[in-house]
Amino acid sequence: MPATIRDVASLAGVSVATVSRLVNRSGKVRDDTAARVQAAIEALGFRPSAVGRNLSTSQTRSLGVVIPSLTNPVFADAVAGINEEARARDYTLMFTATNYDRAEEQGIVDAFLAYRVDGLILTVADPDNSPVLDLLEREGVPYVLIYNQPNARGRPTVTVDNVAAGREAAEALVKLGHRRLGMVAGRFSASDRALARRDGFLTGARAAGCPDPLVLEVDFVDLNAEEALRPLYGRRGEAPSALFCSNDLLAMAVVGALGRLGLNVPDDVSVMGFDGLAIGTQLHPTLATIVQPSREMGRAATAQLLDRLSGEVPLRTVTLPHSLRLGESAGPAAKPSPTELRDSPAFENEET
Amino acid sequence: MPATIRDVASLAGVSVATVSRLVNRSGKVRDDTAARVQAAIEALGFRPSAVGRNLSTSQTRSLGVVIPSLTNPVFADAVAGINEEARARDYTLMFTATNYDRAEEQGIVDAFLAYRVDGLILTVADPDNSPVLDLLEREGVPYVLIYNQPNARGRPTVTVDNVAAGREAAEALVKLGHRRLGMVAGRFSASDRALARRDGFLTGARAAGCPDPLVLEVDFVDLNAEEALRPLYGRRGEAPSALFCSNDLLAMAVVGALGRLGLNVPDDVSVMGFDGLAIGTQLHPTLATIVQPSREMGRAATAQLLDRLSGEVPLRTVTLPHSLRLGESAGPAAKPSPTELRDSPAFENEET
DNA sequence: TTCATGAATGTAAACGGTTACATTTGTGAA
DNA sequence: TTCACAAATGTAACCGTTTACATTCATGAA
Repeated sequence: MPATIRDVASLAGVSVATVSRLVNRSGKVRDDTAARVQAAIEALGFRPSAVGRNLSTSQTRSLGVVIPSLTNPVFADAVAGINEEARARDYTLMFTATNYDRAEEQGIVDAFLAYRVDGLILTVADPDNSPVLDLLEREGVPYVLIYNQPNARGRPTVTVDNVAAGREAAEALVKLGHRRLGMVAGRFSASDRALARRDGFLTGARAAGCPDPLVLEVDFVDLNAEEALRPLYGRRGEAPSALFCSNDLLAMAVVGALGRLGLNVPDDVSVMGFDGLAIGTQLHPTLATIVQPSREMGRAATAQLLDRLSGEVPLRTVTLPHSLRLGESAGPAAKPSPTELRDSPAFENEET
Repeated sequence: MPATIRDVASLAGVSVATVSRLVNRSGKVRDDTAARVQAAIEALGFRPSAVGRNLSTSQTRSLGVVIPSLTNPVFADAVAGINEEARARDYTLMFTATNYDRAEEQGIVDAFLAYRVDGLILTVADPDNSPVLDLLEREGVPYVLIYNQPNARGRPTVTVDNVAAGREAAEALVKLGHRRLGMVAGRFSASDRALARRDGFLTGARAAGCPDPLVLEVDFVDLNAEEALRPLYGRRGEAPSALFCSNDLLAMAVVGALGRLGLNVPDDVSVMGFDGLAIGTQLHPTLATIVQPSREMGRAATAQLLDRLSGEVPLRTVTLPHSLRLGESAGPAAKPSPTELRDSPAFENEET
């Protein structure tokens, strides 16, 4: 239905080659011819078909983006960065979320490959054991991982040093006087980075001579933070005075849950997140967190991929700097143990 | 580089038509031939090119998605719904965010049209005056709006009744005893729905005999809620005891800012948001809000569009039900006027 | 055995661009 | 004017599918 290059050519009384040359500035065409062709293009509302072009050039100027979920703004931020960079270089994005489902991962990548995307940017469940990535290698389709951990196979990744960051989180909390640390994390099976953050956190705690932090693995997708924390803060004794959470969304939920349990953040319990979501700076208390440059990671991954596509630059793993944002949700350890809060009304129903 | 249908055909000793028939189940092929072809397909790792197919069938089984921003989870939720529905029906998504920029809007849609997407789902700045939508009409490319307001031109839209919802927000606050209402909103020029919510809110307030609510228009993208609210709550007198915010992200920021200004939510000021973001239920206090079914809106828009693409079902405007979630951030109006808080330490620097 | 018939398969022309190569046109020098 | 050469334009093959139509094959009836 839409006008084709042949329609334009015949209306302008030239050959398709001339039209193509004008449209793509890929050759010289005399001014008067150009004007005639231009007029024809406008008269017909000609819009060159990317499909035809893709077929003949065997590249699509499109990228596939595969992330676990859009519900976590941290991925949305990265996609925003990818989008910016891609747009700036005139690439189009094919997009999908896998909901942390490996089968979906596979299906999606198959679809993207059928569409002949020029490259992919993805976050997978486990880069060291990923059929999807193996497939991409076999097919020779370039890709860059984001958020995933630097991995055994040397797969190109844009990330932050999650282990170091986890360690720094522990150090920061220790510095505030905390000794009984804890961590709340989503399922490690779905997130190699949460695992790395935990490792770093444990290392940091041990190095500081703290008792091994308690690690609470919770269902992130369908979360009831209050239920998860109640056993911890319901009983007298050794509950952590500071909690490190594997991401900001979780941290926000933990702050909320502690509040509902009658505990004050940070006076009774300190909470530190991971991601650096913008909203964290707006909350009260503001959220202490490890900031990773999500948007920038998206940008960097895309830039690298596009460079690779237009030169033969090899893809590499890049570690971007993270930083500690010491928000109000992390404060000095209380002198009196938080366990004395045991009698607060929030716990009157504890035995039910 | 990848194997083509001809490669498969010649390896299997059949014609391309036979391969095509097998791959698409579009005709009969004898069992033994099928087996031979199947073997060839696997041997070569043949993956039919969507590009070739698109060209010959002149449809792409892809949809374009254009939203203002991914940074606001409400859009991310809708995209999640779109993604689910599209995947289920084997469509692929091309995606981009416009950052509320009309020029971007135009550029994006041009690109999507070049790729010959079969249809579009979008949220635009102003549906009544949108060159982009005019273009789509001219080109005869089907589209469905989401979040946008039902509009003069009868453009198909999936949305909620923002006016009614705004009115209900006012009524709910009045019912809690509030009379001095206020609203905090993002730029109305970028959001027809914020405008509708305001209209409903004002109507509701008037109907209840309240003085006209104060409406504060703030820069949502680059927000400093504390600065925006300080003049209101810094001075003695008629500050609203309840604030309705045009979206949840804003509401969360407002709750935080009020806290930093030394005011308690909801004891001193009630806050109600709009969207029903999941995280709102985790916060402390939980966020009172008008819930719109974002994911479902995405699903519904996509379902409608795909139905239209495979039948000749006309596109229509659908209004999905919203609901009031009365979270803890909205509470009964305090008996003593909040203005007595004037002397709290939070305001000691007021004159600086 | 011969035929009619339907099933299975093959042929070749689209689809809408790009581009190597061929051809025509225009220019300035001899 | 003629010629050499560059500039401008044209021709047609090709990219990887689908599909209308043609052809071949197998089968059972006459």
